[in-house]
Amino acid sequence: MQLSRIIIGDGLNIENIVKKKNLKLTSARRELLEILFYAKNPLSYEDIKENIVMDKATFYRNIIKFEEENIINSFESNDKKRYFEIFQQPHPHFVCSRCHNIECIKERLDFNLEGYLVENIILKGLCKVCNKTSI
Amino acid sequence: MQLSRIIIGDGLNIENIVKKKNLKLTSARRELLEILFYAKNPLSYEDIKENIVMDKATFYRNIIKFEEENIINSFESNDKKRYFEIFQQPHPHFVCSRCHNIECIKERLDFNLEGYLVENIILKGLCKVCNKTSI
DNA sequence: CTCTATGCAAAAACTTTGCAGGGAT
DNA sequence: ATCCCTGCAAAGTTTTTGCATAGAG
Repeated sequence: MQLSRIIIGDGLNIENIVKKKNLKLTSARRELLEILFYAKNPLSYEDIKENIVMDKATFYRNIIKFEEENIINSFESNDKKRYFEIFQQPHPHFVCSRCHNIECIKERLDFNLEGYLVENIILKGLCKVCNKTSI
Repeated sequence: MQLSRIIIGDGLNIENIVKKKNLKLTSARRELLEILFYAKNPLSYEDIKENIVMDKATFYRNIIKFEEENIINSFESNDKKRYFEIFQQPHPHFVCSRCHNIECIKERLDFNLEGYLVENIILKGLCKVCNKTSI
């Protein structure tokens, strides 16, 4: 799993984020957040495990806590795994039902749903590559 | 779980759909498809179990088969359960992270993603009710 | 009659919980 | 020093698999 930097504005860093939520900054949390910060696309537990040493209980407990605090965001792919990312400006994710790749979509989708608060958008179907090569 | 009829055009019925895919029409399959046909919103395994007698292995095997054949569609809610519905014209689903309700959205969302084939749209966030009563 | 689908039981995969010890503030 | 966090092990959930039998075409 290749990690590549994403740009988070507002001088946000791990210390700030964790402190703002009154959570203790442990090395497990730092590790987990670093991996998510530097990921280009959402990561599954398996992806993360490759780069991390913490116990799975700690992993899931932190995931739950971070989601409660809106530090991260999760959703399910078609491969039935949950994927995690740092909570950002809501943007669409494309999940391919054939190759199971997950892509963050840059193009802005415009729609207004009166009364709802949209926090995450998941599009399922065939990605560019699979769609082109589909029969 | 209240079931209410949805209108499927084109004279589609369970026999046609199953035959078109060269699947055998067993009573388990008829039961499962009937429940999904008459559901107003996507249903979880728990929802379906209430109204069905088949074994869970049969349930999941049929779900897998129906998904392969594009007879049904599934996605995950925030309560970590999978929800199933008859494959229809792609339309958005709103999944509420607070009350875990799932709603099919009628309003059409317009966007064009060049090259992709969008089969399902899932929006996560706060539904009208929870958004209104949120602090 | 043939081949697929089913039910049961067991296993696998994924996630959560209890508890005692460790670490951040 | 306090209280939150961690690891380990065990338990819960959800989904899949193996196998023998039943049933659709």
